[in-house]
Amino acid sequence: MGTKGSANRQRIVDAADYLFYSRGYNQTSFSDISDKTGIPRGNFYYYFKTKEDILAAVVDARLIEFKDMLKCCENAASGPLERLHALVQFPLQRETQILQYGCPIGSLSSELVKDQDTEISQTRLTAVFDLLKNWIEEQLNKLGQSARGDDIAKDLLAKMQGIIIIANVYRDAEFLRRGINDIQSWLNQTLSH
Amino acid sequence: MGTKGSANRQRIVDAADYLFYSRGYNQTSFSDISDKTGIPRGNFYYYFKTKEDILAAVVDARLIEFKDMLKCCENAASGPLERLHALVQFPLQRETQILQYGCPIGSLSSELVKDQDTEISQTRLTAVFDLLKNWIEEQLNKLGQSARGDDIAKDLLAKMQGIIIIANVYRDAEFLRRGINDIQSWLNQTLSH
DNA sequence: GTCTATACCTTGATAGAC
DNA sequence: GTCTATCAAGGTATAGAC
Repeated sequence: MGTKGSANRQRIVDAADYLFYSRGYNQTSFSDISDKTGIPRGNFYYYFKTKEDILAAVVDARLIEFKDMLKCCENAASGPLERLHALVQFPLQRETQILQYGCPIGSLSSELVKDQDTEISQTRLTAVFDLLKNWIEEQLNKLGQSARGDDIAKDLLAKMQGIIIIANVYRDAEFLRRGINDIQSWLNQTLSH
Repeated sequence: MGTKGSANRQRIVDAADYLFYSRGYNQTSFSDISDKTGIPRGNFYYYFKTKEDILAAVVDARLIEFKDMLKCCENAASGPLERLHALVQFPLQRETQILQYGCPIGSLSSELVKDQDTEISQTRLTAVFDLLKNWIEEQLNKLGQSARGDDIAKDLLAKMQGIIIIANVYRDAEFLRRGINDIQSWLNQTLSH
């Protein structure tokens, strides 16, 4: 490792990550990835055995991206409530992409539940949701909400997915901002005692 | 018309409707529809010019299904608030499918925004969302909420999409029921003055 | 490790017999 | 109106030269 090979592997994963997000997994062909990277189709099989292996690598990459995002939220704020607010505001930093392509895990998850052949990657995607859910629960615990932690965490995820879906359908940036604002009000209200 | 031909056409649309829902549009081939209906692949082109034409017919069919659902909500209750509650409760009647495949319009919409070649059908899908939104606004108007009607209607759609997504990801029937309950509480709270 | 050539299959779509 | 045979294109995957 540390060779040119692993660099090429990374370029494939990066290109696939972008293409799976913007076009969808099933609508992205090896030719598309080849065009974007300049790496010939046949060469992919030196790094991955199947297309689904590329998908698994992409999902792993997104898991890391979301971990970085959570780290970013932890650094941006000191208290648990502030960190939750930082998380909720995150889609605003990706506004353009969100309005065009939706949520990177939500939309991919919607696509893969319908696919009977990609069960492995489907469970990996649930892992990304679990990563978020556990982090949220962690913050809620610090706020003394350990009893309803699981429920509130799922509620929060549902609210974010919902406004992203509708903002995406109507390409409505104004609604996205207002929706996020409403979630923050709800957070404050729910966690005040 | 009234001939055997239109009956075959209907069988194609019905099968495609089910398959597009359970497998996704891009993952459903003519062979799949052929297998399900017993109608040979080549015969489809007597009824439809392209695959996207089948998609358009399916979206039209779902538009009718949703119109029927709204009619059902109107018949089930006399007042506007009760009718909104009837709408919110509707996913419970399709619980099994919702948990397996998600929302019939939400998931299809997520899939098609990523497709550059299906713009026509995409606008038709927005029409289904608009159908729901306008109906909701209609009920809100009768409740004297005409000013914030557009906002509240989008909020309601977002909340429903959100809980369906999360219930689908975690295959969590309990969360679906509780989420719908919470939406109803929110409705009562928002519309009481 | 890298790249080319290609096999093999499935796709959406067409032509034409009946 | 219905069906069969077939098309060209594009899909994933493989073999093997360099």
